[in-house]
This record gives sequence, structure tokens and C-alpha cells, in this order.
Amino acid sequence: MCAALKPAAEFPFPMGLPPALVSQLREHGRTARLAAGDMYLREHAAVETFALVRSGALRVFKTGESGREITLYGVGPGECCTVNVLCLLSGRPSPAAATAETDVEAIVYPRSLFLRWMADHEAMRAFVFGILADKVGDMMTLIEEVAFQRMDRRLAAYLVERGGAAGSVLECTHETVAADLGTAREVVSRLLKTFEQRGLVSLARGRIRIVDPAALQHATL
Amino acid sequence: MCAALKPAAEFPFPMGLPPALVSQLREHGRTARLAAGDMYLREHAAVETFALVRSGALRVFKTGESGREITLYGVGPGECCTVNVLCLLSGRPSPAAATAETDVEAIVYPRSLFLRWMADHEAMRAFVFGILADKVGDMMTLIEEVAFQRMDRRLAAYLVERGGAAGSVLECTHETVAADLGTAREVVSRLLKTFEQRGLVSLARGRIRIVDPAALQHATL
DNA sequence: AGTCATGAGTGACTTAGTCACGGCCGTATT
DNA sequence: AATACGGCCGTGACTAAGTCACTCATGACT
Repeated sequence: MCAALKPAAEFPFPMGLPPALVSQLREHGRTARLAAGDMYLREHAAVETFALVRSGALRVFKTGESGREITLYGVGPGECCTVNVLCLLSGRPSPAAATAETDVEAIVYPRSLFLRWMADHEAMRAFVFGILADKVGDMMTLIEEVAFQRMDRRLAAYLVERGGAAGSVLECTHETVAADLGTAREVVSRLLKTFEQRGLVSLARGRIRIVDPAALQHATL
Repeated sequence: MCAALKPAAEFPFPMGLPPALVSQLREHGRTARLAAGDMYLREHAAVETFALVRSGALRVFKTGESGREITLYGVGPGECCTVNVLCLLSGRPSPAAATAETDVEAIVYPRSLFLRWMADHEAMRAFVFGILADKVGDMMTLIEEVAFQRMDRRLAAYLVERGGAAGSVLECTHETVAADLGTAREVVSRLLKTFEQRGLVSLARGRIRIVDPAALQHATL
């Protein structure tokens, strides 16, 4: 999740919302910009606004006592953040932190408007609850993976998912990969080296080239 | 989570709901009973009803490829199940499985009524979203614990949370404890033995007596 | 008293997280 | 150009914890 997502050319409000609501969304939105690395949500902080990501990506994560991090999920263009939504709906403070992974442009609305739209528009609910259910489902899967899957398989799956086709290059450090997976940098380095020795990836400083994604998926170590 | 929760004497609909809604809840509910061990939700299954737990407890969990399990959260009297709610709101299939941990009595409503009440009643939304936010927050914390905390500390915290005061006895097997924590039975057995050697717990077949909860919390191994 | 199933103990081995380094590379500094 | 520095990576030694293949213990039921 350290690579840039291409920004959406023009934000389309693509969620099948009724025209009346779309015009309200256009009218009342305030544009906010975050630079890569900026904090978006602090753990335990109150949440007062609803944000729709227009371009870039947010990363929602937890930090352990040791300072190690694990990514819970990402928020891309056209999406909203589950934590954001849940805090607005429940009035509770944020249970996790979030930062901008890349430069981010978002449209921001006050809580009261968000709640009104959620109460009034079936399509708004369908859009928001769809994202909510997807992300919560993803987190349940994450729990299972962290608890039961071996690190080599998690890393391989991560590389394939992020990297895509053979020959593509991920611009990220072992450190950021470790923070996404919730493990230690040394573990990532060691596993990557064994992948390289088998010709599955090739490595350079700050760069991972995916050589053989199909073999990566089934690597048994 | 393998011990019985005391059943609520009479279900009070305790959520600050308006009288009009409470009378509807009383009128349209169908009572359903599950015996301990019965399946409540299957992973990937469609969800068509809304259930409010009246007595007993549900256990929502994920299963790994190896067959090992991890508990995501529990649902007690007066609560509803987050997965249940999210599936109804989003129309998606269940991302996890759930069983009755004890005998359970629940009140069941059709999806259409649940959606109508959610759309019409602010108090209903506050109740449901409050539970939703709590459980999702709990799951985020669980991810952090599984990823970063050592097993001895997780086990100790689990025993204290479940057992409560000094002298109390948990009626459960090492196996069920392992399934709650998402680890292997052998690991639980070994850790419990070291706790026993230090006088923190005492063990018998199917039984764990909490001897010194304060020391358990800070045990460093 | 013997059978049987469930629950628990054990040792050997593997995987992965921790700690403490040391080296390498690219950029900035003088 | 030489130096200094900081971000990134490699490595070895150690510990924690999951896996496997067992055996043993307990108690309920014939």
C-alpha cells in the first residue's frame, strides 16, 4: 500500500446517487488536501467530518506498544473511510489512526449533513454500508491471516496483489512492507531474499520487481 | 468465552427506544432458540433476519485452513450481532461463522422490518451503530493484539477478563481457550503450566482456577 | 473391572520476532 | 574531492510460539 494510486481525473460521485443528492454533495463539499505522510485520523480522537476521497489513498492502521504497525485497510478514490463513518454514526472516538499514503484530495462535509443524508437517502445508505461491510469483512479475513497464515505466504500474496503483472516494480522499502503486514523489517528482508534466490522477485534499494507472480502465489518455502 | 452468561430474567428492550417502536418490537418478534453448539451463521451464507439476543451468548469466529479457530467477538444478552447487522444493511453474505456458545434465546425479525426501523428511528440507529462501532473497534484491537502481543500476555489477560476475582473457576478446556485466542492447544497447555508453577492459577481437567489475578496481569514470563 | 473418549503433557523440530550489530549507498557539506 | 550522514539493507544469535507425533490421565459407561 505504499505505491501511488492514480488520481481520478474528475470526481464522478459514481455511486448511483439520485441527482438531488448529487447536487447537494457538489454544493456543500469543502475540498481538503493532505500531503503524503500527513496524519488524517488520530487514535482516540473525536471525528466531526465526513470525507470522501477524490484522489490518492489513505492508510488506516494500528500501532503496537513496540512501535510496530499493521495496516487495517486502505481507502482509495471514490471511497470513504470505515472508521470515519462508524465514528460519525456512533459518536465514538476513533479506534485507529490513519495517514495519507500519497497526496490526497478529499471532499469534506459536516457531520450533521452526513447524518441527514444517511437518514433520508436509501442510495446513500447502500453506498456507505456497502463499503462498510466490505472493509469489515476484509478485517475479519485479516485477523484470520495474521493468526493462521505463515509469513511467506502473506508476503507473497501481498506482492502479487500490489504488484500485479510480471515485470512490474514496487517502489517501497522493506520497512513499509513490514508495516503493512504487521511484521518486522528483518523478517521481510529474509523472506524477500529467499524469493530472490528462487527467481521469484529481483531486489534493489527501495525497489521490488515481480518476476514470476504465478510461482509466488504457490511458493511453499 | 466458553462459560455460560447468566440469562437476563426478562428481556427489557433496554436501549432507550421510543415506546411506539418497543411495542412494534414486541408485536413482530418471533422467538428462536438455539442449543449450545448450534450453528447460527455460516460463512458465505445469505442473511435474511435480524436477531436480538435475549439470553445466552453467541460466538463469532473465523476458521483457518488448518481448522484452527479464532473468536472475533461475542454477542451477549441485549445485543445484536455485528455481522448480522452488516449483512442486512449491505446485502452481502456473511464474512464469518457464528455458533451458540450456550443455550440461546433470541427474538427474530424479517429483514424488511429491520431496515424500516433503521430508516425511521434515530434511537434504533443509535443503538445498532453503537454496538457496531464497539465491535469493530474491538476487532481492530484484536488485530493489533494478534499481530504484536505475546501469547503469555494475551492468555493472562483473557483469564483475568473471563475469570474475574481471585478464586473463581473457569469451566473450559485448553482446547476452547486456544480456539478463542487463535492459537494451538499445546501452547495454551504449556503457558498454563508455567502460570501454575508460579502460583497464578491452579489446574484440573476441564477447569482453571484463577488464584492471583493481579499478578497474572503483570506476569512477564 | 475393563473400555473408551476426551483432555492434557511432552520432546523434537520449524517458523518468526528480537536484538545488536555492521555495511552500503546516495545526497549533502565543506 | 573527501567527508559526513542518514536511510536502507544483511546477518548471526537468541527466544517465542506453532507443528507433529506421540503417550499418559481421567472419568464416564458398560
